[in-house]
Amino acid sequence: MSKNEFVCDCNIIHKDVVDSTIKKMPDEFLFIKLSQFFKILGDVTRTKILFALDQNEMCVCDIANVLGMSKSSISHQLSTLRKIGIVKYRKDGKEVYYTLDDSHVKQLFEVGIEHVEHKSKNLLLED
Amino acid sequence: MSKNEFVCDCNIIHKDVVDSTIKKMPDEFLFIKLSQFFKILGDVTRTKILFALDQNEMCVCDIANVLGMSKSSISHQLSTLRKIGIVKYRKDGKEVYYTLDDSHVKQLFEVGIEHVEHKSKNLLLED
DNA sequence: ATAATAAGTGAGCATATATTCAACTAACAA
DNA sequence: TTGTTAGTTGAATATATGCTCACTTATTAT
Repeated sequence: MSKNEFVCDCNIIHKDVVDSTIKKMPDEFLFIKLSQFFKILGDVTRTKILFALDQNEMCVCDIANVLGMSKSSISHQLSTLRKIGIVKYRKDGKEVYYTLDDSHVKQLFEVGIEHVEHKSKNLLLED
Repeated sequence: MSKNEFVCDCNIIHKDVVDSTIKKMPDEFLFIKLSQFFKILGDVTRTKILFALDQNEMCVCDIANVLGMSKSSISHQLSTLRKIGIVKYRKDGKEVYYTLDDSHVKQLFEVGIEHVEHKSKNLLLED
Protein backbone atom coordinates (compact mmCIF):
# COMPACT_ATOMS: atom_id res chain seq x y z
CA MET A 1 0.00 0.00 0.00
CA SER A 2 1.49 3.22 -1.14
CA LYS A 3 0.99 6.57 0.50
CA ASN A 4 -0.36 8.00 -2.70
CA GLU A 5 -3.47 5.86 -2.61
CA PHE A 6 -4.69 8.07 0.24
CA VAL A 7 -3.90 11.29 -1.56
CA CYS A 8 -5.81 10.82 -4.80
CA ASP A 9 -9.16 9.33 -5.79
CA CYS A 10 -7.59 6.89 -8.23
CA ASN A 11 -5.00 4.11 -8.36
CA ILE A 12 -1.48 4.74 -9.48
CA ILE A 13 -1.28 3.62 -13.08
CA HIS A 14 2.47 3.92 -13.46
CA LYS A 15 4.15 3.88 -10.08
CA ASP A 16 7.65 4.14 -11.51
CA VAL A 17 6.82 7.24 -13.56
CA VAL A 18 4.97 8.86 -10.67
CA ASP A 19 7.78 8.21 -8.19
CA SER A 20 10.55 9.40 -10.48
CA THR A 21 8.58 12.53 -11.36
CA ILE A 22 7.91 13.32 -7.71
CA LYS A 23 11.66 13.07 -7.07
CA LYS A 24 12.34 15.59 -9.84
CA MET A 25 9.75 18.13 -8.69
CA PRO A 26 11.19 21.25 -7.03
CA ASP A 27 9.71 22.17 -3.67
CA GLU A 28 6.39 23.94 -3.19
CA PHE A 29 8.01 27.31 -2.46
CA LEU A 30 9.59 27.52 -5.90
CA PHE A 31 6.32 26.74 -7.62
CA ILE A 32 4.51 29.39 -5.59
CA LYS A 33 7.13 32.02 -6.39
CA LEU A 34 7.28 31.01 -10.03
CA SER A 35 3.54 31.17 -10.58
CA GLN A 36 3.28 34.44 -8.66
CA PHE A 37 5.82 35.93 -11.02
CA PHE A 38 4.01 34.70 -14.13
CA LYS A 39 0.68 35.85 -12.73
CA ILE A 40 2.05 39.39 -12.68
CA LEU A 41 2.62 39.16 -16.44
CA GLY A 42 -0.79 37.57 -16.89
CA ASP A 43 -2.70 40.83 -16.99
CA VAL A 44 -3.10 43.08 -20.02
CA THR A 45 -2.65 46.32 -18.10
CA ARG A 46 0.51 45.21 -16.34
CA THR A 47 1.93 43.75 -19.54
CA LYS A 48 1.41 47.10 -21.25
CA ILE A 49 2.93 49.04 -18.35
CA LEU A 50 6.02 46.85 -18.35
CA PHE A 51 6.35 47.03 -22.12
CA ALA A 52 6.03 50.82 -21.99
CA LEU A 53 8.58 51.14 -19.19
CA ASP A 54 10.93 49.01 -21.24
CA GLN A 55 10.87 51.83 -23.81
CA ASN A 56 11.09 54.87 -21.53
CA GLU A 57 11.21 55.97 -17.95
CA MET A 58 7.80 57.48 -17.25
CA CYS A 59 5.73 59.13 -14.54
CA VAL A 60 2.33 57.78 -13.52
CA CYS A 61 0.53 60.38 -15.61
CA ASP A 62 2.56 59.47 -18.69
CA ILE A 63 1.72 55.79 -18.31
CA ALA A 64 -1.96 56.57 -17.75
CA ASN A 65 -1.96 58.56 -20.99
CA VAL A 66 -0.14 55.89 -22.98
CA LEU A 67 -2.63 53.23 -21.85
CA GLY A 68 -5.66 55.54 -21.87
CA MET A 69 -6.52 54.64 -18.29
CA SER A 70 -7.04 56.42 -14.99
CA LYS A 71 -4.13 57.47 -12.80
CA SER A 72 -5.66 55.52 -9.95
CA SER A 73 -5.76 52.17 -11.71
CA ILE A 74 -2.20 52.66 -12.98
CA SER A 75 -1.04 53.60 -9.52
CA HIS A 76 -2.63 50.47 -8.05
CA GLN A 77 -0.89 48.31 -10.61
CA LEU A 78 2.44 50.07 -10.11
CA SER A 79 2.11 49.37 -6.43
CA THR A 80 1.73 45.67 -7.25
CA LEU A 81 4.75 45.78 -9.53
CA ARG A 82 6.77 47.63 -6.90
CA LYS A 83 5.95 45.12 -4.18
CA ILE A 84 7.37 42.18 -6.11
CA GLY A 85 10.30 44.31 -7.21
CA ILE A 86 10.08 44.37 -10.97
CA VAL A 87 9.82 48.14 -11.25
CA LYS A 88 11.68 50.82 -9.36
CA TYR A 89 10.99 54.53 -9.03
CA ARG A 90 12.53 57.88 -8.20
CA LYS A 91 10.71 60.93 -6.95
CA ASP A 92 11.28 64.34 -8.52
CA GLY A 93 9.05 67.02 -7.11
CA LYS A 94 5.44 66.03 -7.41
CA GLU A 95 6.18 63.40 -10.00
CA VAL A 96 7.23 59.79 -9.50
CA TYR A 97 9.24 58.24 -12.30
CA TYR A 98 9.12 54.51 -12.86
CA THR A 99 11.55 52.21 -14.64
CA LEU A 100 11.90 48.48 -15.20
CA ASP A 101 13.98 46.78 -12.51
CA ASP A 102 14.22 43.26 -13.86
CA SER A 103 16.24 41.98 -16.78
CA HIS A 104 14.12 38.82 -16.93
CA VAL A 105 10.96 40.66 -17.96
CA LYS A 106 12.48 41.62 -21.28
CA GLN A 107 13.60 38.04 -21.90
CA LEU A 108 10.16 36.70 -21.04
CA PHE A 109 8.53 39.16 -23.41
CA GLU A 110 10.76 37.96 -26.22
CA VAL A 111 9.95 34.29 -25.65
CA GLY A 112 6.29 35.12 -25.06
CA ILE A 113 5.98 37.09 -28.29
CA GLU A 114 7.72 34.27 -30.14
CA HIS A 115 5.11 31.91 -28.75
CA VAL A 116 2.17 34.13 -29.68
CA GLU A 117 3.45 34.58 -33.21
CA HIS A 118 4.15 30.87 -33.58
CA LYS A 119 0.62 30.03 -32.41
CA SER A 120 -1.07 32.55 -34.69
CA LYS A 121 0.92 31.12 -37.60
CA ASN A 122 -0.43 27.68 -36.69
CA LEU A 123 -3.90 29.14 -36.58
CA LEU A 124 -3.54 30.30 -40.13
CA LEU A 125 -2.27 26.91 -41.28
CA GLU A 126 -5.21 25.18 -39.64
CA ASP A 127 -7.70 27.10 -41.77
CA MET B 1 -5.60 70.50 -27.20
CA SER B 2 -4.38 66.95 -27.46
CA LYS B 3 -6.63 63.93 -27.85
CA ASN B 4 -5.17 62.42 -24.74
CA GLU B 5 -6.66 65.03 -22.47
CA PHE B 6 -10.00 63.36 -22.98
CA VAL B 7 -8.68 59.88 -22.33
CA CYS B 8 -7.11 60.31 -18.93
CA ASP B 9 -7.94 62.26 -15.78
CA CYS B 10 -4.65 64.14 -15.78
CA ASN B 11 -2.49 66.37 -17.98
CA ILE B 12 0.27 64.98 -20.10
CA ILE B 13 3.48 65.68 -18.32
CA HIS B 14 5.85 64.66 -21.10
CA LYS B 15 4.10 64.75 -24.44
CA ASP B 16 7.18 63.67 -26.39
CA VAL B 17 7.76 60.59 -24.24
CA VAL B 18 4.09 59.67 -24.30
CA ASP B 19 3.80 60.02 -28.07
CA SER B 20 6.96 58.09 -28.86
CA THR B 21 5.98 55.33 -26.47
CA ILE B 22 2.51 55.06 -28.00
CA LYS B 23 4.17 54.64 -31.40
CA LYS B 24 6.29 51.77 -30.10
CA MET B 25 3.40 49.91 -28.47
CA PRO B 26 2.29 46.74 -30.29
CA ASP B 27 -1.39 46.43 -30.99
CA GLU B 28 -3.99 45.37 -28.44
CA PHE B 29 -4.31 41.85 -29.85
CA LEU B 30 -0.69 41.01 -29.10
CA PHE B 31 -1.01 42.22 -25.51
CA ILE B 32 -4.15 40.16 -25.00
CA LYS B 33 -2.52 37.02 -26.40
CA LEU B 34 0.68 37.63 -24.49
CA SER B 35 -1.01 38.12 -21.14
CA GLN B 36 -3.32 35.15 -21.74
CA PHE B 37 -0.26 32.99 -22.25
CA PHE B 38 1.44 34.23 -19.10
CA LYS B 39 -1.78 33.87 -17.12
CA ILE B 40 -1.71 30.15 -17.89
CA LEU B 41 1.65 29.90 -16.13
CA GLY B 42 0.36 32.07 -13.30
CA ASP B 43 -1.25 29.24 -11.40
CA VAL B 44 0.53 26.83 -9.07
CA THR B 45 -1.35 23.75 -10.25
CA ARG B 46 -0.79 24.42 -13.94
CA THR B 47 2.86 25.27 -13.33
CA LYS B 48 3.32 21.93 -11.59
CA ILE B 49 1.49 20.02 -14.31
CA LEU B 50 3.65 21.56 -17.02
CA PHE B 51 6.82 20.97 -15.05
CA ALA B 52 5.83 17.34 -14.50
CA LEU B 53 4.97 16.80 -18.16
CA ASP B 54 8.34 18.24 -19.06
CA GLN B 55 9.85 15.25 -17.21
CA ASN B 56 7.57 12.46 -18.43
CA GLU B 57 4.55 11.68 -20.52
CA MET B 58 1.80 10.94 -18.03
CA CYS B 59 -1.84 9.98 -17.78
CA VAL B 60 -4.34 12.02 -15.77
CA CYS B 61 -4.16 9.64 -12.86
CA ASP B 62 -0.37 9.86 -12.76
CA ILE B 63 -0.47 13.65 -12.68
CA ALA B 64 -3.13 13.63 -9.97
CA ASN B 65 -0.90 11.40 -7.88
CA VAL B 66 2.21 13.49 -8.43
CA LEU B 67 0.39 16.65 -7.36
CA GLY B 68 -1.74 14.98 -4.69
CA MET B 69 -4.93 16.36 -6.17
CA SER B 70 -8.22 15.03 -7.52
CA LYS B 71 -8.55 13.65 -11.04
CA SER B 72 -11.32 16.13 -11.71
CA SER B 73 -9.33 19.26 -10.93
CA ILE B 74 -6.39 17.98 -12.95
CA SER B 75 -8.69 17.16 -15.85
CA HIS B 76 -10.19 20.64 -15.74
CA GLN B 77 -6.75 22.20 -15.86
CA LEU B 78 -5.60 19.88 -18.63
CA SER B 79 -8.62 20.98 -20.61
CA THR B 80 -7.49 24.60 -20.20
CA LEU B 81 -3.96 23.69 -21.28
CA ARG B 82 -5.30 21.75 -24.26
CA LYS B 83 -7.49 24.61 -25.44
CA ILE B 84 -4.59 27.02 -25.76
CA GLY B 85 -2.46 24.27 -27.26
CA ILE B 86 0.44 23.90 -24.87
CA VAL B 87 -0.20 20.23 -24.12
CA LYS B 88 -1.19 17.43 -26.44
CA TYR B 89 -2.53 13.94 -25.70
CA ARG B 90 -2.97 10.46 -27.06
CA LYS B 91 -5.56 7.92 -26.03
CA ASP B 92 -4.60 4.35 -25.22
CA GLY B 93 -7.46 2.23 -23.98
CA LYS B 94 -9.05 3.90 -20.98
CA GLU B 95 -6.05 6.10 -20.35
CA VAL B 96 -5.21 9.47 -21.85
CA TYR B 97 -1.54 10.35 -22.00
CA TYR B 98 -0.47 13.98 -21.95
CA THR B 99 2.75 15.60 -23.12
CA LEU B 100 4.09 19.12 -23.45
CA ASP B 101 3.43 20.65 -26.85
CA ASP B 102 5.31 23.92 -26.61
CA SER B 103 9.03 24.52 -26.63
CA HIS B 104 8.55 27.99 -25.15
CA VAL B 105 7.25 26.71 -21.82
CA LYS B 106 10.62 25.18 -20.99
CA GLN B 107 12.41 28.41 -21.89
CA LEU B 108 10.01 30.45 -19.77
CA PHE B 109 10.55 28.12 -16.82
CA GLU B 110 14.30 28.59 -17.10
CA VAL B 111 14.07 32.38 -17.13
CA GLY B 112 11.39 32.35 -14.44
CA ILE B 113 13.43 30.16 -12.11
CA GLU B 114 16.43 32.40 -12.71
CA HIS B 115 14.27 35.33 -11.65
CA VAL B 116 12.95 33.63 -8.53
CA GLU B 117 16.42 32.58 -7.43
CA HIS B 118 17.82 36.04 -8.13
CA LYS B 119 15.09 37.64 -6.06
CA SER B 120 15.47 35.25 -3.12
CA LYS B 121 19.20 35.98 -3.15
CA ASN B 122 18.37 39.68 -2.91
CA LEU B 123 16.03 38.91 -0.04
CA LEU B 124 18.89 37.32 1.87
CA LEU B 125 21.16 40.28 1.24
CA GLU B 126 18.54 42.70 2.50
CA ASP B 127 18.37 41.04 5.93
C1' DA C 1 -1.59 80.53 3.82
C1' DT C 2 -4.19 78.86 -0.02
C1' DA C 3 -4.95 76.64 -4.30
C1' DA C 4 -3.70 73.30 -7.61
C1' DT C 5 -1.87 69.01 -9.07
C1' DA C 6 0.67 64.27 -8.97
C1' DA C 7 0.30 60.28 -6.76
C1' DG C 8 -1.22 56.86 -3.34
C1' DT C 9 -4.84 54.28 -0.92
C1' DG C 10 -9.00 51.87 1.15
C1' DA C 11 -13.67 50.32 0.27
C1' DG C 12 -16.88 48.48 -2.75
C1' DC C 13 -18.35 46.25 -6.89
C1' DA C 14 -18.12 43.30 -10.76
C1' DT C 15 -15.91 39.75 -12.89
C1' DA C 16 -12.88 35.76 -13.37
C1' DT C 17 -11.40 31.44 -11.90
C1' DA C 18 -9.89 27.14 -9.11
C1' DT C 19 -11.77 23.40 -6.79
C1' DT C 20 -15.45 20.26 -5.43
C1' DC C 21 -19.32 17.44 -6.28
C1' DA C 22 -22.20 14.63 -8.90
C1' DA C 23 -23.35 12.83 -13.06
C1' DC C 24 -21.81 11.07 -17.26
C1' DT C 25 -19.11 8.55 -21.18
C1' DA C 26 -15.79 5.21 -22.88
C1' DA C 27 -13.17 1.20 -22.52
C1' DC C 28 -12.14 -3.04 -20.55
C1' DA C 29 -12.92 -7.42 -17.81
C1' DA C 30 -15.58 -11.15 -15.81
C1' DT D 1 -24.67 -8.16 -19.76
C1' DT D 2 -22.87 -6.14 -15.74
C1' DG D 3 -19.45 -4.01 -13.05
C1' DT D 4 -15.26 -1.41 -12.73
C1' DT D 5 -12.25 2.21 -13.73
C1' DA D 6 -10.11 6.39 -16.39
C1' DG D 7 -11.39 10.45 -17.73
C1' DT D 8 -14.60 14.40 -18.84
C1' DT D 9 -17.90 17.85 -17.87
C1' DG D 10 -21.43 21.24 -15.95
C1' DA D 11 -23.03 23.57 -11.92
C1' DA D 12 -22.09 25.61 -7.67
C1' DT D 13 -19.21 27.73 -4.35
C1' DA D 14 -15.48 30.26 -2.62
C1' DT D 15 -11.88 33.15 -3.49
C1' DA D 16 -9.04 36.40 -5.99
C1' DT D 17 -8.53 40.46 -8.45
C1' DG D 18 -8.98 44.74 -11.48
C1' DC D 19 -11.25 49.05 -11.75
C1' DT D 20 -13.85 52.99 -9.89
C1' DC D 21 -14.81 56.35 -6.56
C1' DA D 22 -13.81 59.24 -2.90
C1' DC D 23 -10.48 60.77 0.03
C1' DT D 24 -5.72 61.73 1.59
C1' DT D 25 -0.86 63.12 1.19
C1' DA D 26 2.97 65.60 -0.72
C1' DT D 27 4.81 69.11 -3.37
C1' DT D 28 4.81 73.30 -5.95
C1' DA D 29 3.14 77.90 -7.23
C1' DT D 30 0.74 82.20 -6.22
